[in-house]
Formats: sequence, structure tokens, C-alpha cells
Amino acid sequence: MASFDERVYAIVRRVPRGRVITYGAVAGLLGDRRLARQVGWAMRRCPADVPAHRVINAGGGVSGGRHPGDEPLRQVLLKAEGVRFGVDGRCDLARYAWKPRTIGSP
DNA sequence: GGGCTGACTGACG
DNA sequence: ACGTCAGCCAGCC
Repeated sequence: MASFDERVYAIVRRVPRGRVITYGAVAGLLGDRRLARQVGWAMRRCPADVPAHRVINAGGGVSGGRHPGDEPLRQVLLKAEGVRFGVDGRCDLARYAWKPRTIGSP
């Protein structure tokens, strides 16, 4: 049985480029939405094989790993993938939130 | 084995 | 609309 963080990595790895996912969403895929915190914690380890920059908070903004006086590195990476961020540092979750096995295409 | 931490979320003022 | 408070659980010391 894989550890919790290992499952988190598995899901985050499924997130395609140009798409984002929230901690709560990842936790929900794991079965418990309350585990959102632990998801963030798993990202903190930041394994190289996991695109942690695509994981953002429910507000559509990126958390952690940011340096003062500079925009969060993860946000910059997402911009490079095509995700548009507002001046408030938030992206449109309704548009970029990724869902497994889907569709997603209107 | 016990206790502390935390890249979150939802509710309240 | 934003700022603050409390709660939840897995991992690490």
C-alpha cells in the first residue's frame, strides 16, 4: 500500500500541461477532502518527478515556495504553460481546474 | 509511543 | 469584499 504522499504524486503527475488542480481536489480524488493539508505537505517535499507547480490552493493562487518581493515561482511556470493569472495572483479555476478522465472539453 | 508541525479549507466578523 | 479563527489528518522528531 502506497503512502499518502505517494498517491498524491500519482495524481499530480496525471495533471496535463496547461492545467491546474487544487489541494482539495487532489485530496478529494484520494477519498477525503480534509486531507488537503497533507497534500500540500507532500508537495513540500517537491519530488522532481512531480509537477508541484500545477497544484494550487482553492483560491486559485499558488502557495509556498515563494520568495519575498518576487512572484511565486510556480505561478511563473504555470504562465509558461498557458495559464493566465490575474493581477491578484489568481487564475480561473473554473477554466483551468483539471479533472481526471475527462472531458473537459466543452 | 506521544506530541508538534503544516505549500489547506470553510466559516465568521 | 477581505481578515481572522478553528479544525482536520498524515508524517517526522
